[in-house]
Amino acid sequence: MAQLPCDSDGVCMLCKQKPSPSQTLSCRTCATPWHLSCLPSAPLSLSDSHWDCPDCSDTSNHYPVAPTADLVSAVHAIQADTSLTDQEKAKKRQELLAGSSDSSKDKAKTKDIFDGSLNCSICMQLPERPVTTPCGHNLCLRCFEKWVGQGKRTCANCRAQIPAKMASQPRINSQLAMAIRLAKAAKSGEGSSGPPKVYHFVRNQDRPDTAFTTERAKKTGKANACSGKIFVTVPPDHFGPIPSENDPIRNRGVLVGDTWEDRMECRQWGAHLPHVAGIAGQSGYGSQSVALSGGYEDDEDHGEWFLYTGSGGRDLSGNKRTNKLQSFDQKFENMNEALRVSCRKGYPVRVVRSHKEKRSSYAPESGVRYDGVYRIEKCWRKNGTQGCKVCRYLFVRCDNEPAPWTSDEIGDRPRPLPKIDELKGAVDITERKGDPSWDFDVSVVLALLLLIG
DNA sequence: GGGCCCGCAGGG
DNA sequence: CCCTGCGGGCCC
Repeated sequence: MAQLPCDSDGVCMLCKQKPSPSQTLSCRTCATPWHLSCLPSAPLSLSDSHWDCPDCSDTSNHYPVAPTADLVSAVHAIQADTSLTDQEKAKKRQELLAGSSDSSKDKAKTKDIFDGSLNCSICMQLPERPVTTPCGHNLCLRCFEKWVGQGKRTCANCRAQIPAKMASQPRINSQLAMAIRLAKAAKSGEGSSGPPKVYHFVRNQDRPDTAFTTERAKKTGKANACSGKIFVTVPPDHFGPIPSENDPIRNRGVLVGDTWEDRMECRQWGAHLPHVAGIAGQSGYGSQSVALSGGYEDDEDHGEWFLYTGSGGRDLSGNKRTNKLQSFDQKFENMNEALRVSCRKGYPVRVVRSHKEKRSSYAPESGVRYDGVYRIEKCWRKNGTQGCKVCRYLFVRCDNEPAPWTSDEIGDRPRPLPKIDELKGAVDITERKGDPSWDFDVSVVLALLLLIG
């Protein structure tokens, strides 16, 4: 018999009615509300705050992740063995976790629950109520419901099919929910401030709310302005959407479709920090965001996907310092390499479009607009219009918020990757991978937690 | 609308 | 420190 909780609107997924608060019971592990009278076995007392929902108390695993009972008891056994020194215990645990392969390379793969590998593929946060796809990627229950609500049936991370049954009846990965809850508790007990992690820009408080010009600027106006205060608390190297936790002023985060007057204002809300450059990123880490202004002839903007050109080797119209015709090949260096890292890793990249040189019908009427997150499916180098090689990127939209433009082609069906001729004659082709650091192994996580506790 | 200059921000 | 950069204002 099916056992289903209430959905994100509090409506029971079994009887389709919205129970009153007194008829609702929340799970202590995953915080999911359940309709009391639809529960097969009601708890003895309503005031019981230690109630685990059927998902969380069910020891059988619905998900294709490694079963953990054996491993956990094995770790227990090691810990309980009084004949072993702590060092020997540690060694045995390591052997156990490493399996038979004794590769020392695996040391670098030690999992941390906060390292991002378990984060929701859509909102990039550690899920409170994780749902795990058969391909091993995690999503918040809420994000997952929105995703499939738009008719999408492929994994937001790796595009593997989502089974119909999972789409219609998503179930919380109770073991992972437990692991995350325990890890959060352990972390907050450590005295560290714990999530949500906030970032304070240096000297940010001293800045005014709007852009300003300094004494030495010879002209007033935004062209030569210094940035005003950064309003959000996401660190500059934060990937993915800007959530409400990091928006202390409005407490709503940056939503798809948010539009600002200019690049400075866009920067102040954290969507894209550089106020001139088109790519935000670090070559050894990845790229957080890009700006599309329509200024590149080779770029093709189809809304849901677009082709982007790397930086360098181009004359910016009007900028004297850079308009000397550079006829050298672009390479995957600096920002171009940052984009390639994000491609390899499958990181989401925030995209803003501006109206300047409006060449695409997807550009906003005016100002700078946040259009959600995209992933870079492929990147390569090829001959550009000026004969030298340029870095090129294929971005495909991957956001659970609807796009800010209206179009029939959007969202309601999973689409294959666009067919493009671009790759003819291309070199250095890189494809997006489901990077191992984004997969997870619950058995290892649980074992680590056990060691913490 | 094109050209040009200005100067901030941030990666390396 | 150095250098660049898918802004933006203003002059012609």
